Amino acid sequence: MTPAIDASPHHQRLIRKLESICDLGPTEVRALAALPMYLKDVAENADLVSQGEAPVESCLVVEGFVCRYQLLKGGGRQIFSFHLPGDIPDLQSLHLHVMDHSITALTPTRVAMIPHAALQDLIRDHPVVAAAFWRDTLVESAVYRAWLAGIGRRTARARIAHLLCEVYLRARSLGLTRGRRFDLPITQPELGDSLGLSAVHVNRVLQELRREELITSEGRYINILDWHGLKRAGEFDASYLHIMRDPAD
Amino acid sequence: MTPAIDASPHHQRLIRKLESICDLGPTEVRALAALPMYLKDVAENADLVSQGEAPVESCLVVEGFVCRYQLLKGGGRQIFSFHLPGDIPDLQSLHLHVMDHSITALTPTRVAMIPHAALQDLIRDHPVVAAAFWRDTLVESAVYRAWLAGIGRRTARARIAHLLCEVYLRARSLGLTRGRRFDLPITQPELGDSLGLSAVHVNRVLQELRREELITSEGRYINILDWHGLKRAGEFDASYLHIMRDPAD
DNA sequence: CGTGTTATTGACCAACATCAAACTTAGTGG
DNA sequence: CCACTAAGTTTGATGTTGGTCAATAACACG
Repeated sequence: MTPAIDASPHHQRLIRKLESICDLGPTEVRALAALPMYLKDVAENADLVSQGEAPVESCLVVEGFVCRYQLLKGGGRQIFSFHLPGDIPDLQSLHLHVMDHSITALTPTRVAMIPHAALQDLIRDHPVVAAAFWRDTLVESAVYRAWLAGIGRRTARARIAHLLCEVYLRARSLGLTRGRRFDLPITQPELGDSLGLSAVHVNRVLQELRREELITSEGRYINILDWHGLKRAGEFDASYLHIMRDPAD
Repeated sequence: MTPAIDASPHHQRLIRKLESICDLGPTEVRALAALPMYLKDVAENADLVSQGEAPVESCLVVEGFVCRYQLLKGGGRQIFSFHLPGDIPDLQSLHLHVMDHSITALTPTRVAMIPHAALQDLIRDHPVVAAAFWRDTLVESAVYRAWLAGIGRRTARARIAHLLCEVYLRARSLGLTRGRRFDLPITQPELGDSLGLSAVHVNRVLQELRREELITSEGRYINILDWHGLKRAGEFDASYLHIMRDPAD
């Protein structure tokens, strides 16, 4: 699993992420490790890419927590997805040139910028990598569907429980958890904007989940006390994440 | 635009669809026209593919109206997308082998089944077609995001208006409209299941839109009386559909 | 003609939003 | 190390969008 090739930590992040959703051979790992990229630090609440832009490079999240969102007429905000280290949240700009939404850093974040040209070359020469990237965007679609089902048809309680399960498993597949504990560095207003709820209601439901001893939270960290209970509360079935390899700690 | 090659009507549908979202050269058109497929008729309300299956062929919608949905514990249903002739709603099964949702025919439908192996060959030999398919799945993601923003943050009225705008434009880009009139062969309960609303409320809002003279409806047909008014009501901005070529009737 | 969806209407209700204020926390600069 | 500030969290009171239930009317289809 650990590539024999020496690759920088940010290359490793990308490789680990892709290995969590598909099989890579040594050739592909080598090609990924050779991908040109340069690091960039981004402040909290700064956009990585903004709606309307047509980026010529994509950003790989190396450290931090990132989200995709859109501001609506009328002042509302909808968050569409969260991204962890290893994700390339604007990979799609390779084919959809003008961004129909923005991507922003929810914490101080380090990204690695990869020129589109380099990605195009990589995809042309390595069909397995092309398939991996495509597959990654398809998993993202599956996550959108899960969110749609939640916002459209589930109670606030189920939506929140579902999101906690999802972020926990995704973080775990990347080796970012410690036992049942994981970092969720987002505020309650942000949670609300992702789940179609008000911050006030998010707060009340979180209290309820704590009262029922499904979770505890200490600052930015969530501790899952009752994994099965939380899954039940969120009607959670992990198969949509299509995770192939999960260290399970 | 009209391919010089003689291709069957169902091949033409696929080619027309892909040309609505990207540029194809004569080589690609020829390759698409040679794609092996066989026709299959599907009854109203019959699943084309069901959750849990791992299909080895994908279906191209040739005629009819199809949706992607999931049944939830508790009896609810969420519809994730609608598909028109030219769409391959389960193209994703090429990379996500087990279906995390189902696809069903909302009207009597004719589909053309294409073996995955043939699609894999096509993609391997024709990078432009591979890009087109990937792009198509990315546009689908963009549509999911638009729905998420609607269900999460917009009123019932805006959601319904937005959906009408979306289906109208997609149908128009495929040459399936007559002026401002288009076929929307779905029931109010189905509309509700796609927008996270009850059938009763859908009914009331549709009446409101008719009262305001934004639309009229005759049976399964919707007539847009006031396109700009409808767009305004739905806070609709078409750019997320990434339509490149639109006959505009 | 029945018979089974679909559309429509009305009465009532609940989940969640909104508003406003108090409290907590983290960060900042003197 | 301590005010000071800004942001986030918590609480309570009140409001509203849209859900649920139930009944009737319109259709479509065999």
